[in-house]
Amino acid sequence: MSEVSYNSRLAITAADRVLHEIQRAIVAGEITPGSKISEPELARRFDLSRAPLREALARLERCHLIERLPNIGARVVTLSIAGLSWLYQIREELEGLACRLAAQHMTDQQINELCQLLDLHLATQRVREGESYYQEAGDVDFHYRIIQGSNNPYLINILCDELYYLVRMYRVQLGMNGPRVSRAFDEHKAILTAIANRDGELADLLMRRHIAASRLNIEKHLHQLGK
Amino acid sequence: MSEVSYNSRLAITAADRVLHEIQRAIVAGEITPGSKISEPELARRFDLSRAPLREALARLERCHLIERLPNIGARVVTLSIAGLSWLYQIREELEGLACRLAAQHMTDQQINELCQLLDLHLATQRVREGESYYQEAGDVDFHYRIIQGSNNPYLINILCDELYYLVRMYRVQLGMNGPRVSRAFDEHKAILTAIANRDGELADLLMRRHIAASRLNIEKHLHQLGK
DNA sequence: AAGGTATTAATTGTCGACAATTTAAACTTA
DNA sequence: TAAGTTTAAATTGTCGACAATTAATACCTT
Repeated sequence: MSEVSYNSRLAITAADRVLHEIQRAIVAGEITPGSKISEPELARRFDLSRAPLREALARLERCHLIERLPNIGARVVTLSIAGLSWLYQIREELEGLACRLAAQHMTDQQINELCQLLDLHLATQRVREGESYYQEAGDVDFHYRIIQGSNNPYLINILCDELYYLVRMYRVQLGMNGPRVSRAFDEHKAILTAIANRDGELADLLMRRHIAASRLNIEKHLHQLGK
Repeated sequence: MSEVSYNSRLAITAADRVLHEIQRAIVAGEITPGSKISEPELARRFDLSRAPLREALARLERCHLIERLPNIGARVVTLSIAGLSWLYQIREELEGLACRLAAQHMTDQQINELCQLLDLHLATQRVREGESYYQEAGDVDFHYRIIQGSNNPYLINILCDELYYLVRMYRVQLGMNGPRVSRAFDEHKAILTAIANRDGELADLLMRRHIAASRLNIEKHLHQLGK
């Protein structure tokens, strides 16, 4: 009989399902930034009790998508230039570190697979010029892989579990696309090349620049949106 | 009638109390690393229901003091050289960043207050040579202040709320004291001087070295403890 | 007696209801 | 009418009980 992989025995609970659903809705902007989260309302909407809902809210707070105050309740976070800046300051440091570690720990096979993924992104991107979603997902995928390659569980947790939903929220709600798409691809390629050459220092530097450029790009959008 | 300060209206809930109590017990080693957390047992022990207890467990997971698996339960984390290394890799990056930001954002008054705190540490330390607790608390205090001075909420959250309990757990359970106490003081002084001179780059460098030295110190203890 | 299976016990996940607190509304008073 | 106070409604925090899942025990088979 087929042997089920050991770690895949992570049971999916009701709290998980509602978490992912609300998470998606907040990132997509379907639940307005700054709006209040009503536990009874959400419980009705997802047809479950408040217990698993509160578990989900605890995790939403953990990834900075909502803010909770005792006896008062939860609100969806609001986006701001300051918030974006704070977020990207940390990304620069930690993803730079991730690059150094990835250059140290990623296997040749993992690097090759990521290289193929990049080529796939290029193909997809050429076909659908200016389409934002794929670039978005692709970019996230690239950063995800590097971070996973760092082999540092705390680093992975902070970046992938706690900060990345907020990063995506900024990019999705500001409708990021435009001419930076192709340049981002080149930057990804350069970073990966440095990692393939086991040059962690260079990969670190390039990643910091890449993130800084990405931040400036989003800040530009934020400014020209007036707010 | 006297006006209560606005932000101090944060209600203390039952979940908060039990959280702090368990947090302290884990950091102090009163609850053995690797041991299983029994919800019914803890609920009886603290004389409350499982609802606030589970809220507390969610937050304990957030600061990496326990690990939870769905439908299985929670275990207290185990300490390891690898875990310490992972933790300090992140501290080096983020507290270095905190120094750069603190040099930018801390007011002269805040810097002066921290300077006085350091002198207080020196006095206390001279009186109680080799006493670890005060140095421990003092060191934590120093790092706390720098981090708070960074003015970056995400940075503050990651370091002070999510990672520092684990840092303290390593130091407490390994009984850190010994000759590094006085050298750590000098390093603190140098870092603060750099910040006072608004030399963020130097403060960054010195902080990274300080943390690296601290890590090596703890690793030495871990090794000579055989495990 | 060893290995595997079925049964039992214990633990976690979820539910509905109540208590404590906060927010909104109604009311009073100047 | 505006401000402050009192009352009512709604929301969050907590509780005890049940369902679903996991861990432990007893049982059977070879």
